Amino acid sequence: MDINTVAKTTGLAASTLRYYEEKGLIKSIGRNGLKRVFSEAVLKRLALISLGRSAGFSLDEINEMFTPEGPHINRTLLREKADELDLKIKELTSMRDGLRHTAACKAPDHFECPTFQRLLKIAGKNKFKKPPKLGKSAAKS
Amino acid sequence: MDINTVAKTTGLAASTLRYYEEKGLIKSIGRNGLKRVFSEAVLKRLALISLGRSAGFSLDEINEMFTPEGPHINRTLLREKADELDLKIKELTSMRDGLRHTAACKAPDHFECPTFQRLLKIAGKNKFKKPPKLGKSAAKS
DNA sequence: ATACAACTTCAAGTCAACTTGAACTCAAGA
DNA sequence: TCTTGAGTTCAAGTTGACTTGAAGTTGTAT
Repeated sequence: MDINTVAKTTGLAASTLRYYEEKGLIKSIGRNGLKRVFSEAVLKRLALISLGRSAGFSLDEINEMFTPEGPHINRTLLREKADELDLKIKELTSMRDGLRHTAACKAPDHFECPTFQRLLKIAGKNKFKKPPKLGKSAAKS
Repeated sequence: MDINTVAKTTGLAASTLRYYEEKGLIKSIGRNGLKRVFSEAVLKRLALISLGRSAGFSLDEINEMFTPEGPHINRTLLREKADELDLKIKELTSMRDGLRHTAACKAPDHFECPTFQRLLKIAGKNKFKKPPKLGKSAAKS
């Protein structure tokens, strides 16, 4: 497949694919003249990268996670990442509940509402960790 | 409270607080000479901002969500954000499961493992949305 | 009255993840 | 053969969220 086919099927910009290759996240299988040629396998790889990105991991982290250095994947790192996700899922869940409640609540000032207060309490707890940065991505959703 | 007290209790840098004020996310209650004076209420506000940030919202979005323009909060927007979070929670959950599985799985190549395949399938589905960018934050965790 | 630490402003710098632009190179079709 | 257009490289620009640095301004302690 050429780069444009990959771009179209994944929704990523060609420039992004070149950038990913430069970073070592994906590989082209060869060239046709100047033009990169990709195997179908790159689609799975990109799906994985997309999932990782949307889960809040940086490109470097994704590289660490899924590019086994030497003979085997770093399982400890994987487990740590899973634990991080667990925490994040909890945070997101309370945020979601808080939002839904706030949307429904009729209290004149949300800061007076006990449910909102609970949300804030939870918020206060998670001295929040530094997440990676996310850039634009081709998503029409 | 002065800015440094707020900084210490929240874990945020003073420069961040000034930046937030400049963006209209928080307000100081007055000045003592040049120095900003904050009320205790700012702590709750900052907790809320932290939660929002860690949930993946941009500062602008947080401003929209919690700074009612005129008389009342935009409930529709809040509900939309809640729905976004729901989706994200699902993604994170499958990512987490995938990671845990990958860490445990003994398959020679993860791309051959059916559980991993399932993860990739889910990954393939979510043409992922553009999330906001996140910067550094003072977190010692 | 003077010093000084702690704050201030404002402009510029940083970082990740891309995007954009200009100049270039082919492979293929008319 | 010559043009064309899709693809290429490389450098520089963009964005959001901050941080840093230089230079100025206090309230308070000496």
